[in-house]
Amino acid sequence: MGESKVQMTEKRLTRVTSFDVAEAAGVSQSTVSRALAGDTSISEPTRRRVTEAAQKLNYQVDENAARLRRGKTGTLALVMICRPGENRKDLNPFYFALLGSTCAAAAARGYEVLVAFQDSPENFWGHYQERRKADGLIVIGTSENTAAWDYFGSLPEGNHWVCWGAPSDAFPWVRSDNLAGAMLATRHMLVRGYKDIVCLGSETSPQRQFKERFDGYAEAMREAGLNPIMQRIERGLPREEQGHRAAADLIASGRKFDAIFGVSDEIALGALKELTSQGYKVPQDVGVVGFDGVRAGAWSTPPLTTIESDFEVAGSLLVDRLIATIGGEPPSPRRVPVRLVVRGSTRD
Amino acid sequence: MGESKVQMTEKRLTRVTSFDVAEAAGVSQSTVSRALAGDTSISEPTRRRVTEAAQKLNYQVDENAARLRRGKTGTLALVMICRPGENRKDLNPFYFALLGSTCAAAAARGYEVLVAFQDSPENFWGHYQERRKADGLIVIGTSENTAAWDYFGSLPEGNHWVCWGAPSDAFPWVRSDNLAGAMLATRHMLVRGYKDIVCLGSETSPQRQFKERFDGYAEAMREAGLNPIMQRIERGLPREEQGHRAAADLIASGRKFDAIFGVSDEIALGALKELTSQGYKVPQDVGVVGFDGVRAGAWSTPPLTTIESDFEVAGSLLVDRLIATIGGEPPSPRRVPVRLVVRGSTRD
DNA sequence: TTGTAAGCGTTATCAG
DNA sequence: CTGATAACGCTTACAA
Repeated sequence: MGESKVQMTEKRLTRVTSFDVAEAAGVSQSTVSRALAGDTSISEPTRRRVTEAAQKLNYQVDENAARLRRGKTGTLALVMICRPGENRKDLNPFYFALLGSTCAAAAARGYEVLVAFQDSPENFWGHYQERRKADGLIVIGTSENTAAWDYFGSLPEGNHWVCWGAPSDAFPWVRSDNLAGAMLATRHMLVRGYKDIVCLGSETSPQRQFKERFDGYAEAMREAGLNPIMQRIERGLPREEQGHRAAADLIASGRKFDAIFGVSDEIALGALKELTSQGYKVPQDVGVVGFDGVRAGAWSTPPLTTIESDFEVAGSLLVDRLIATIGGEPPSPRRVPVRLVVRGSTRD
Repeated sequence: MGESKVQMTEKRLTRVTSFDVAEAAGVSQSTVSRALAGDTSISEPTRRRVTEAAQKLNYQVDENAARLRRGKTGTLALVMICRPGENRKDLNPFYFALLGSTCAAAAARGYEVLVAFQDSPENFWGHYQERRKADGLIVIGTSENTAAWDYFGSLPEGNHWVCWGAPSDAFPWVRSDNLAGAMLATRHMLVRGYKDIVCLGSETSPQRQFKERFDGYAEAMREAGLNPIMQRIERGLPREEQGHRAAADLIASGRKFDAIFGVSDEIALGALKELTSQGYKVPQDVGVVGFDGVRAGAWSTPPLTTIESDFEVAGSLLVDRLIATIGGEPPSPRRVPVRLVVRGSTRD
């Protein structure tokens, strides 16, 4: 026993284990485990002794050992899909905001979040569950990166996951209420007296959301007895550049218009810039509305009227859906509510 | 053995272990471990057999078991400090960009990243190492949250960490080359013919960086035989509001000025808005330069001339410094290089 | 209410 | 070059 004490002292330099706490508290190791885990079968006096000993020794459970034993990790993996070759810092701010809300929601439910940015086959990786690094996976990103979605869409059965931005309706998605949002935006412009409203977007983009937003716009237009008009964006460019060019094309086409609905804020901002530089007055001559509620929209001149998703609900829904799936429930898609944020790019 | 086969089949439903691979490849379990870990002592034919068996069985190592045995996690924890009560999604975009670059750098070095957003004593938590959840910790955030820095500054000895935004020089920090950046900004304004340049900032803010930026500005001013002037921001407000008010105060004071150097982009943007709304023409009447290079600056009217840190270097430095510390090197602070980004808020 | 003991699935040491 | 075998530190039946 003398020897064992020396060993212990040496050991403590490296790591305090539940055995050390047990010895200090005068109980067995399993009692320590139970007491600290909050097991109700432990008597209060014992628990107190254990807790105090643990505190004094500065003991913390080794999560690796605990997880190995439990077979669960208490961790969710979060993969952010970037455009191929894109610098991580240039990721669309909308996704960063969603990342923040998702981490917050996970933390509120007692989960850790393992984050990875991925953009191309060299770094696609989703075997978090097989490696016991996480209990499930959240994938967030632009639909444009089809290779990425192909990859995650074909992960082995038994992998729990949810996603935002999926190009396929077959995936377990959470997404904005795009239809309602687009209708909100369009009706707002109609109410403000704009008539010739053009949508800058695409029905063929893998970005599912864009199609839905166009549909909402179109529905609101028809409701008002007006014809929906789509000015298509060019595939593959940065969003603001798409907006830029689409606006330039629209102007060049000679078509009459007095308002623009951009299917994303960055597209709308690009269009706004083009309009202004060509001498159009916004919101007097032309109204502009975007979709997403990115921070930059508040800084443009005029600041951009937009549709904003409820980020908190979005993060919570992603996490809750995933946890439900882990718990065995079948996946079921969800919509996140949106609201109109009126700023200066539409007239009073 | 017949029985063992049945067991195996049943087991495979739950999890494939290295034993299963060993059996399939006709080698011992430890050989599987070595072969898959790239141990050089394994012969090529054996390795091939093992690799194939692993692939066929869809085997992946259980990282929890591996980590328990190794005593290392291959993971870095990243704590983002928010303002108390602030919604996670509203975190300064600069920090989100840094988060992205840091994750990229960690991935490039073979580390996973565990991300947490923290804002107040209820959720301060940094015992990642003690719990064997990570090998070290990166803390990123505003110096304003002094409670947070007090907390992380007093983590037990033996915890490896680095930080960005530390209010104390005693912490193991990485930060922008604020002095050089501010001099760059100020000289740029001087060259463009501005003379009465006022700095919007603070020398007393816990935000160490602000003091350094003021110093750089002051040095460049004196170099040119001019007097540095500080217009103080009010403590505790959102940055843009601080800029707003400081600009308003400056105007109200009647002091002559023809340029403003904001110690952060959001402060500069707030000032820009105020100036414009009061009828000043930027950049003709007044020049404005910020610091940070946030995305929103590109969307303001006029777009904001600014100083941008090299995000990639920043992320790499944070990760490299931390890994070095984990490896036993003493901490040593580092500066991240900056560059001038000329946009429209300073005249030609 | 508490103690004993059996794993969880690896990696690493030690033979051979 | 490969095979036994002992940890790693915890959780959880099973006993008492």
